[in-house]
Amino acid sequence: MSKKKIAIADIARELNISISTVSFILNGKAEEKRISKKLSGKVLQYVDEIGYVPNYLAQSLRTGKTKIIGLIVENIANTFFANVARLIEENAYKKGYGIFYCSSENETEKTKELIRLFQERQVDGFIITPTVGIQSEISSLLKNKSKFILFDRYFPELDTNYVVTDNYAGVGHLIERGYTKIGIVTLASDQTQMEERLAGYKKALSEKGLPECIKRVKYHDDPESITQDIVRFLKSERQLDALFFATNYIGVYGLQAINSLHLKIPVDLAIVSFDDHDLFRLHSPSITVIAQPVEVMSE
Amino acid sequence: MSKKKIAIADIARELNISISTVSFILNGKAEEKRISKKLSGKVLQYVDEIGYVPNYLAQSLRTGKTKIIGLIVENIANTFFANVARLIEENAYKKGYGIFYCSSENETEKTKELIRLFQERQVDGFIITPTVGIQSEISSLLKNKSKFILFDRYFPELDTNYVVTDNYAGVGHLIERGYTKIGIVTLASDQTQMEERLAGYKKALSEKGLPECIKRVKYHDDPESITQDIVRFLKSERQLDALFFATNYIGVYGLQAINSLHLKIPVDLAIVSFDDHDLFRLHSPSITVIAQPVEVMSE
DNA sequence: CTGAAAGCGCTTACAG
DNA sequence: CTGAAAGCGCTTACAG
Repeated sequence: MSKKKIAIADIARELNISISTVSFILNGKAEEKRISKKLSGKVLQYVDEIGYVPNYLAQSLRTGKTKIIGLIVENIANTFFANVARLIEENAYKKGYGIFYCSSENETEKTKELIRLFQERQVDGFIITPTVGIQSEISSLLKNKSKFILFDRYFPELDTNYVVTDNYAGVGHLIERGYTKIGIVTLASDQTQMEERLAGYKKALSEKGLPECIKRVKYHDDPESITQDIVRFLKSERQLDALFFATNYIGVYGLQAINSLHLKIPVDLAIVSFDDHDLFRLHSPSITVIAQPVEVMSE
Repeated sequence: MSKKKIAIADIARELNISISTVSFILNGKAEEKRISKKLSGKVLQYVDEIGYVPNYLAQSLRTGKTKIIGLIVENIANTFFANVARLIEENAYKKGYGIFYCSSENETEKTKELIRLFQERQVDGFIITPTVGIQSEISSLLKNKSKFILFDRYFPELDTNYVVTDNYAGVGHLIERGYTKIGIVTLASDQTQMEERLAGYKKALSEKGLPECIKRVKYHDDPESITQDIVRFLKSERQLDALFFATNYIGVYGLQAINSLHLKIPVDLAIVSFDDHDLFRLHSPSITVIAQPVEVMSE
């Protein structure tokens, strides 16, 4: 800034009053401190005139509140997380909070770094999409009495706040509709929510005595190979009459695979996917989405 | 935090050395300041032991650098902006910067507030998707010598850094392929990039003496009415053999409209859309995307 | 109604 | 090699 940063002290000197008085007026405590309307008005006007902008850093340092929330998502570019981010932002903004976001890439090391980074920045609270190995960091947050909520996944053995959806739903929908050869495409991962979705799948099928058919893809593979993977899977499992995708992006790849095989939804294959995606709405209502209640989740 | 916040002073006291020494060691200036390896090691170990986390607020206040970039996008939930956010984040992270994001909802008032908010927070730089009426704020940023770049749109008359794409491309593609009745669906908006896309459309057509056919939809309408709007447009303009969408989300609504009319792409109607979207890849290569070079744009 | 002053946690000349 | 001290810009008891 070229206009050398104006501080409260400058204003006080210029107007020949004390710093406290300026601070009180700026913080709307003029009345409480019985400062004259006249003085108050004068200060406010002057402040406006010179375009004074308070330094929030100093304020935060002094008060110990930053009004910042640290948000760690898996990947902000994922439609699901982007939507969540949007809603969290909206709520936070209304309450005067700002959001500091970071994508963990689902890497434990990076998540650890991010948590530490946020701590350095003195965020008032965390919203974390935990990775698998992050448990000890989470419990030390717990020990520190830091405010945070876990998101999308959680650790059953830790007594934390968390927001997740019913990962056991989904396959039931297909079974009710009379499908009997139901496959699942999921992530080769031991994240809690993935495990639960898979467990839900297995449980639902075994209750009805239906056969399992599981395909796992790798998160870090490139889109092309994941799609090809699914294509091969579908080719070798021609008997399937329904397919369950464990996340929206797997669903996207799955649709590409299905398209390239010229299969028709839901005639050749019925589809259910976790998480919403613009994409699915197009095929609606042929694709059933287990929309996570994003609005609720964001508090 | 329950472990009452440890400060450098506590460490110094505990170890019976001066604050400066601790600070120097922590900042890797031990060597430069010729502090013994032994002392240095001892401090580092102690710090690690008690889990000291530096207070970045204090540091920032003192040094005047926050290492934070304020990012104002139109809407973080939009695939295009989410992807941009992801890339910006990645680059920033590598350089030790954090991102503070906010969605402007394309509202000028909100954008103004956000700029001010970011100023209060002392961000080191801004990345702004400007709205139409924001020009005077931008020029005062310019006057203050604030670091910022405009994004996706810009003001031709202002001497700012900006990153945008060639908004004049697009229709050319359709003309080359021999389409002659080309419609456009754009936003009822005077944002520079929208105007340019429309101008590009008009220019390309007039050069070839082709007829224009323009449909404007409103940003703030709900999805359903926008889709219906496009449906009506398509019904009343049966002659069209190609359609150009000015943004990805308009494209999404457009596809829904086309689907509901049971038109086939590209037999009944060829499609070109600005900005990429997962959605379009599915119909690939029937839909041509003018992918904005997101990577480059994020620097 | 208003002012002088301490303190939030750090960095960094300056002086040994 | 190391320490005492000022200062970043604010808030807030405390004392008139």
